[in-house]
Amino acid sequence: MVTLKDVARSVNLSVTQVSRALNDHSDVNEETRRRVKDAASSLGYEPNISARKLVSGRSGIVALVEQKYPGFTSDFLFFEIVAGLSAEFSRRGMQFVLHVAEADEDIIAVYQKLVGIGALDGFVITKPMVNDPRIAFLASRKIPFVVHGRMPSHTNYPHFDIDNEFVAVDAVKRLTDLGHRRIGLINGIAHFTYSRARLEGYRKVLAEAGIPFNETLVRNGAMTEELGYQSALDMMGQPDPPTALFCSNVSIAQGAYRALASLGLSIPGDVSVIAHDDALPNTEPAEFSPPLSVTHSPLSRSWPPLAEFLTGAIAHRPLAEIQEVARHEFIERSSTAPLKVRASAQG
Amino acid sequence: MVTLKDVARSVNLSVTQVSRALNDHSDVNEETRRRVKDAASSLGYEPNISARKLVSGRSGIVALVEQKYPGFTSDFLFFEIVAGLSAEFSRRGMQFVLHVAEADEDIIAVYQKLVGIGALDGFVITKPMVNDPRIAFLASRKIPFVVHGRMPSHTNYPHFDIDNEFVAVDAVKRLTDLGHRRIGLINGIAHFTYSRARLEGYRKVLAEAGIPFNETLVRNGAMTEELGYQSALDMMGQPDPPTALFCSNVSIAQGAYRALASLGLSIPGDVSVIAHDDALPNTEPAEFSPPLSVTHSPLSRSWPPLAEFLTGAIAHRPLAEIQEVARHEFIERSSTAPLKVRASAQG
DNA sequence: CCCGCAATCCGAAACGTTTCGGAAAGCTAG
DNA sequence: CTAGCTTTCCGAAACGTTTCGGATTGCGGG
Repeated sequence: MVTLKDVARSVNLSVTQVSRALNDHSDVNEETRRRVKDAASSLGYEPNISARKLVSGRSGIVALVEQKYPGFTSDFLFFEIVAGLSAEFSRRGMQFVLHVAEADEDIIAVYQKLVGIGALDGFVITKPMVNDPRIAFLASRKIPFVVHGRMPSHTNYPHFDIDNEFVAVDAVKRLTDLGHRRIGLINGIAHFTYSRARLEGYRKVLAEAGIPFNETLVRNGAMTEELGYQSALDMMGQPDPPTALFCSNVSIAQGAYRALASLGLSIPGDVSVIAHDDALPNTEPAEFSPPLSVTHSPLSRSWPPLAEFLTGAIAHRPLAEIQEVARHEFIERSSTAPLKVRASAQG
Repeated sequence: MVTLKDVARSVNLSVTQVSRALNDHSDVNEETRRRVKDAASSLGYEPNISARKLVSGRSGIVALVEQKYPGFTSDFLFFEIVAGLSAEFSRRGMQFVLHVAEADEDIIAVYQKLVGIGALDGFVITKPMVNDPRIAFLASRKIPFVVHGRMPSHTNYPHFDIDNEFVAVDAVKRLTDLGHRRIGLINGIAHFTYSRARLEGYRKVLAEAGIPFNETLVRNGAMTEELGYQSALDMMGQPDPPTALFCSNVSIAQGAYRALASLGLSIPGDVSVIAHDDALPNTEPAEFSPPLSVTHSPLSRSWPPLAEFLTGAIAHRPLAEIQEVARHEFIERSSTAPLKVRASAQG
């Protein structure tokens, strides 16, 4: 391992001045700086992270803590997150650590331990919950972090999110505008903030349209094809089945399509469907039959700002510069149609 | 952050003795050790990794470097590796770092940089190639590493592998024993050691049975359903089509099944099929129709020994204790049958 | 000639840990 | 009583970096 001392010797300077030259401090002669940098790179010098961390408090290592859950090992979303974040932090010369916690561990204890070790500069928090203890813990300890999403209650921390409430408003409003009044919502697990926000948006549109909220038209669960299938099957068997569905996810929509097909119902003739599209690699709503209309917002756009914001938080950049709520886009295809007028009781 | 000094103060001992007590050195009174450990845990002391690494050279952090490749983001195998290793190292109180390198980076330069930074205790190398520069580099620099697989040429480094040559021998021999003489091999990308080893095994059985090697019966590629489909379709269209197939992977077999079905050929009536089964979560050979006979060796069994061997390598345990070649198991189902005697030229 | 200032540089301390070398105390054997 | 051993402890150095405080040089202005 080549150290600062080696570089210093090779250019006949003190360790101090070499350090200052390499870190672009002000009081070093421009020509000296070049000499030092040349020597450093020709010797293959890399600053020792441990030593730097010890004195400056910065290690250049950030972490994502993920707790195991059923299906963890085949979750494309999680995989997308890891690959995306890892690449973005690498690009910025930082190390990205993935720590997998067992399902039965107390997650706050895990953070506590990781923080105590003192090797980490910050954390990225994904899939925030409505009252997320991780956010509370890190905020109280003043440890830098960035959230992929945001809690509805307070948002005074770095985050990147999409406007999930507006996603739902946009989708559901299009359905009410087409005359639909019985609209099903197949949503993610209820405690996640995005599920909550979408439910809010859904209720808001219903209220504005004067449609009473009907809880039998709302389902929650892990966002899988299976959830979509079961939920749709189930709802369509109810006394007052929905004439339109908003699915929180393309996989859910896929399941709903399958359920409707198995019931002999046509899309959009009998039931209109809209989904939210995260643009994950394994699902392509344009190839559905009929092609699926979506609120579109690629998850892959999250990684650069998340990495940027976390490094910003570590550098104490002002909060305003390190939060963003991105817009989605509506892509109209062929899975929605005006409500068919027929002789049925109004829900 | 609570430091050794804090613990020392609380028990009225020197920092030295506290350190020795915590690390189970010999020259500390048994009762003192308990007092120290109690105090440490009640204060919530966690050793500072950076400081430890600086003086002892150990950080407790190991890394896997993965270079992006097409389909990287939806590769179940890679995901299985990351999840498995991460959990195993966590269990041992170590940090597991995933570093994603861009596709166009020089991989040795990446290792060089990571090593220079001096924060890593060792590496795990997956998917070794026939002459793997990563192994050569790490070995020459005497940096601890463990290989998931092994190079055929030399094996004097920690590794965990299955006997891929024998996997192929076992599978192919069963086919020749059933009378088959034209046997197709749909294999992984040629430069991986396991592909090479399986090819060796395949050729060995052929040689023993006096069957000349026919290169039109061997295909290589990324082990996907698509490869299986295309290769099988292609081979069956040849002048002397195979009467049996050995697929390096269950996904490949799935593709082969589809190809044979589309040609109106029956399994095992017209063509016998055997595959190697890594027991990945998304593929279940027992549910094929007909159920697929396999050489079976769950990939998930690799992670504990790999983690164990790498920590062993870091602790300078003797080589013999930190290498293993595991046995596979043959599971007979219904995808093979004796060669039908018919009027055809002998290949 | 002297003072003050700017531009460059450097020594030494500090971060938290491990470890080397030795010290103190108690005991046993001669 | 003393020499030597064992048990238990400690001071100080070391790891590689950053940074505080100050030192040196050269220059212009008075």
